[in-house]
Amino acid sequence: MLTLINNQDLSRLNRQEQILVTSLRLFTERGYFNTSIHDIQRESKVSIGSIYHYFKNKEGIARALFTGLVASMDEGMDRIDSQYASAHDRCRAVLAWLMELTRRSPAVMQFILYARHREFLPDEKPICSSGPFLKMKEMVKRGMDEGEIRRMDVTVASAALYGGAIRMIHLALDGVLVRPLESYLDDVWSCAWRSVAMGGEGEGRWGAEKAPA
Amino acid sequence: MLTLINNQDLSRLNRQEQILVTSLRLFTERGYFNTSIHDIQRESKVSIGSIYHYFKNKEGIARALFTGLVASMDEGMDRIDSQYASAHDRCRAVLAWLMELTRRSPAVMQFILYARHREFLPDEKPICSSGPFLKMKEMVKRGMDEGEIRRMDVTVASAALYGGAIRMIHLALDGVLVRPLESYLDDVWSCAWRSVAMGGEGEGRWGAEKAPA
DNA sequence: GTCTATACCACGATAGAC
DNA sequence: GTCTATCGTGGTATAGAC
Repeated sequence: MLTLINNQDLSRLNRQEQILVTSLRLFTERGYFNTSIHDIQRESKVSIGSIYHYFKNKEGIARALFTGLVASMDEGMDRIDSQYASAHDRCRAVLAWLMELTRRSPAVMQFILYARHREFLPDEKPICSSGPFLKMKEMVKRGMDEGEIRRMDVTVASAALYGGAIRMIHLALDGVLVRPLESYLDDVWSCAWRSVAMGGEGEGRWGAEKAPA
Repeated sequence: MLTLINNQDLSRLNRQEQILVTSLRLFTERGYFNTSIHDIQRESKVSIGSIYHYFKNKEGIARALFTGLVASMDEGMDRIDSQYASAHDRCRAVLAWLMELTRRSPAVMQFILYARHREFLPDEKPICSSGPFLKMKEMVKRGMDEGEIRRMDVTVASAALYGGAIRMIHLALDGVLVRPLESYLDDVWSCAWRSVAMGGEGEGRWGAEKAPA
């Protein structure tokens, strides 16, 4: 789904994909309720008949986008999980990846993080209870068990560790940052890790890419 | 405006206030676009004619709520600003107040923090550029100038200091916290302050209510 | 599968009596 | 100021030809 969204050339996609890509753009630009089926028809160049052939209704389009993108993020978390050895490196990689995603596909981040899904997907769980977010929390928990992260309520630790970056992403999506989002990564991470890391001085035992001797 | 919202007894309010209180509740329960004028009429027991007597249109109701609540929060920030001497105490008081507000008037926090105002108030600035949020940032800046907070990008420091608490508030509004929001304050604050405070050990020079000798 | 034309309805907003 | 009744628009979704 993520590769689909990043695809620039609408004409190379099939009908169903054209509908999804166009809808995501319109939903994030104007909001779900400010986007009519006629808008989607006009901008995707797919007829209304075809739209209702592929999707039960407007809500169905939103649901397909939501579940597809959440699944993509879930895979991303799994990839990170298997690629890094310490909680420190894993969580940092998550932040880096979320920031990269925000640059490459702002609409995706906006749709995942920002939209009030409950308003148009009444049966969907809140985003914070979805797979990728639970995995982020799980990484924090493992960090505690393995002694990298101070013992405390896992929810609080997750909020502290990821909260700052998520705020920066919101600010980026709102267009109020003066520099590119990713240029803040080092500073954001430094603050985030300090807030939960075991020990007291600076970035601590796990602060540097290579731990001191 | 905040005292108005906290008022439980709808019948003691005048027409205009009944409309505002009911609208805020419906907007946050179902979302702005899922709330019709007829819904507001039905639940507020104020006729449609009266609604349009007091407000230009539906958007006008939302705008009145938004500007009123932002102004209330702005006053709250001013009160805190004048009441505490250090950045440490001021910022902590802000978190405590935001959490208290979330408990006492969840609809207010939801409307301020969560709603996608741009979708129904096209001319409004993003919430992060509004008065109270700028004041929160200003507190951080002063903390840097006075040596309590490490020198760094002010936006990053603000995101780090407030981001964790804001995430916890979101979780509380989504109903996924197991304990009352305010019971997490100490831990949330401890993490937040560590992330930006000058010095390294524990809560640092400014960590305790009374600084050590 | 793809399209056009259209049915149907809910909504925001107004008119006008009291 | 407050109300009821109603209008017109624009939206979702369907029917049915190709």
